[in-house]
Amino acid sequence: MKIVFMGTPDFAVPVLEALAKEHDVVAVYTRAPKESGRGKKINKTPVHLLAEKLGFEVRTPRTLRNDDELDVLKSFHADIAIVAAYGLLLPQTVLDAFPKGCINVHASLLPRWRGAAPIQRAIEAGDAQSGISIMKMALALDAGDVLRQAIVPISDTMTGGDLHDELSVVGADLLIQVLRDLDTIVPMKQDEALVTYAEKLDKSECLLNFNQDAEVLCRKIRAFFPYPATYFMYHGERFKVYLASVVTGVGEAGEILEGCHNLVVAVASGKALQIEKIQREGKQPMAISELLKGFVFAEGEKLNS
RNA sequence: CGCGGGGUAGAGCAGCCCGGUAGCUCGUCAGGCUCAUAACCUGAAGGUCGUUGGUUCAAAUCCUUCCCCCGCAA
Repeated sequence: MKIVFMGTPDFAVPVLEALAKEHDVVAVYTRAPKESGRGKKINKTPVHLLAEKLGFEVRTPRTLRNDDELDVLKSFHADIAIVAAYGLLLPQTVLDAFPKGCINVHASLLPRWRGAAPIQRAIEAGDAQSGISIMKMALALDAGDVLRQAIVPISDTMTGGDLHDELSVVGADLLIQVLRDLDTIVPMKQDEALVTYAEKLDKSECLLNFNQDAEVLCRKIRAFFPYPATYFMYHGERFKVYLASVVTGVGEAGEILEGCHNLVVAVASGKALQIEKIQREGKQPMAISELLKGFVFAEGEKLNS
């Protein structure tokens, strides 16, 4: 099949790779390169870099809502468009521009977790499973009919990064199957009663709130690893928290109960958080035991104060 | 030229501002002690203080070149 691919971040990379092996990718759409990273250099998106490596034509329009851009899109005469975390909304004119429509690879078991951050929200919420949904795109966000799904269980130790990587591979696989069986699959409507939305991850959520329940905090820490990463403040310095477990311990929320051999912080209702992996500003991530060989948190002081 | 932190023994850190014998915790090795230990005691090995050049009687420390790592912001 002749395919136009639209995607932007790392999640979309395995999908494009898989498509490139089996199909004729006639164009790749991705977000425009922008200033990012240290030094504010202009950086291309992961999909952009892969597409160039594979020799595909790359387009980075700011919007698809104009006639010129639509004409260009149509000029590729693709059978279908595949969208994976593109980052731009597709207007109806684009959805109608391909004989076989537009198909989206979404990292959740729809209708649960429509939206921008389904992977992290699933772990944060304590879901027992996540997965991939391949769907026909509709105008409303992630609301199209589902073609096929694959379930991925969420283990107790799985981080957002783990699940992301697994899902992107599963998504690529499932997509290839769907394209193979496209003409025989019966689309299924989503049950609107079960819809939930995965809100975009916001920096303001990343500061750990020790008034919260220990289990909730632990899940958030796991979900947000490695990005955007939760943190606490201590003596004006930011410490990213990558892994923690629940222990017993009584104290005011945020109080450091142990800071010498272990780092244990009191949270709500007689529970405490034992921090296990951490990253200090300017340093590599490390096990808390490593950091504490040369650094001490003052017991009795409160974090985030 | 977006802002900032860092590179000192195998690991994690202090020392740098205010130049003057390179230190702490852990690990390793050897020995001791103990019913026992993530216990304790004694001893040892292990560093051209990231790199280049300079200032100085003297540089981890001050100035300089380059390399590498990371946080913020986007």
